[in-house]
Amino acid sequence: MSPAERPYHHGDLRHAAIQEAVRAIAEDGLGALSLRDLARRLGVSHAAPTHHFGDKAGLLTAVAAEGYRLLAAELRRAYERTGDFLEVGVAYVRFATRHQPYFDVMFRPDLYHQDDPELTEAREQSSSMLYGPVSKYPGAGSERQVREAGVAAWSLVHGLATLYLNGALPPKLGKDPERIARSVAAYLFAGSRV
Amino acid sequence: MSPAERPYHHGDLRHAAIQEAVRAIAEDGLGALSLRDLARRLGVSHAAPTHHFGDKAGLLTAVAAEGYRLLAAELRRAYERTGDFLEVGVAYVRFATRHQPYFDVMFRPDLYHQDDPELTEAREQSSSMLYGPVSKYPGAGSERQVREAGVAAWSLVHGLATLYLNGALPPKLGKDPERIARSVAAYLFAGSRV
DNA sequence: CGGGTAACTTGCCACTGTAAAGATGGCGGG
DNA sequence: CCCGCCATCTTTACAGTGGCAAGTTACCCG
Repeated sequence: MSPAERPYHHGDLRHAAIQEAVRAIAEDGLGALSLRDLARRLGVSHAAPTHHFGDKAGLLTAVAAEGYRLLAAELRRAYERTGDFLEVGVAYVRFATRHQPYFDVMFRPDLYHQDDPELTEAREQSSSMLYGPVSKYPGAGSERQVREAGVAAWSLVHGLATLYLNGALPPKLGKDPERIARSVAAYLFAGSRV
Repeated sequence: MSPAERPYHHGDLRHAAIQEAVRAIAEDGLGALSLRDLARRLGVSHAAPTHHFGDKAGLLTAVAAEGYRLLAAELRRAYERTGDFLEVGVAYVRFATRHQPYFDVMFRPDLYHQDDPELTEAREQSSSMLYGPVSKYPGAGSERQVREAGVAAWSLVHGLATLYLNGALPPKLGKDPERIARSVAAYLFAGSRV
């Protein structure tokens, strides 16, 4: 749509801005994201996004919330399809690598409004999908053990994902994040697995 | 030293800048770090730091390199003192939480010059301290197994550290990162440990 | 002691995020 | 039917940022 035929009212700027922000981050990285550049991409004035999100942090809050919703959905799907706890971890790594823009924003809490209700609700959805399956694990013990085991699992896949994205893993591991996740995650609870 | 009596040549601006940058990050976060504010803190002109580091990225490169050197030293000390592989992991988490400014910079490679020779050398020191102890572990198998087990261990402690720093862990775990690390890391290789 | 050079300063530019005030146009009540 | 309201978007302005270029200072070495 050329500037000439662009209507005064965009129609759905909020959603378009979130989508375009994700695309921009995917192209140039989170650090290079600029509200003004985003507005240029969208063909609106530089203050238009601010009107919808209040803040740059407000925009990133919306991106993070959307990210947590997507993550929760993917984790749920993985668990329901396989019933396997390990596959939830693999799905976590897959999400991080396939949706890096979301993942980057989600774990940079200094960049968004952590107390936003929409965000906290989405984050809790994700959390429950991470801890839930652990408690149903056959050898699950006390509440405290379940919690610690869940943190161990989450830490492992989260660390693996971030190290992968940072290019900090040994090259010999290959480049397929899902395969790496499956191999590496097997070392968790090794011995206690059947 | 008041501006009046401050000499034209600072004397050791490079080291002072790195130190002050770390302090500034500790106070206001990495995102709020500004070269100009840093210069103000140091009582020099806004372009003085640039002269030594070329770039904002150059400054952060120096910070990251220093961070990797510190990390390598702490990991080495932990291993030499205890001989325990798990204690190296605990030392990793301790470093991340006690030297958060360094840790933050180190794992934000988009912010610095990754090809800097001083940096890569320091990073390799850290890497060898992480992978080395694993290969000496009693039950160590093939080269590939050692590599994957090392990545699993590194991922777990790295993920734990970043999640802790992000405030993403369940509050019931408590607030002592070292204690948490010891409890959680025990789930790695569980069963294969003596 | 004099010149060369590293260290630092000053001034400038393009860019950013945010705030305030003005312009536009869709939409519901009269 | 149309008129005023108001959300949406634009325009303008401002303080702050990083980076560059040109000028200034003072140390060091021959």
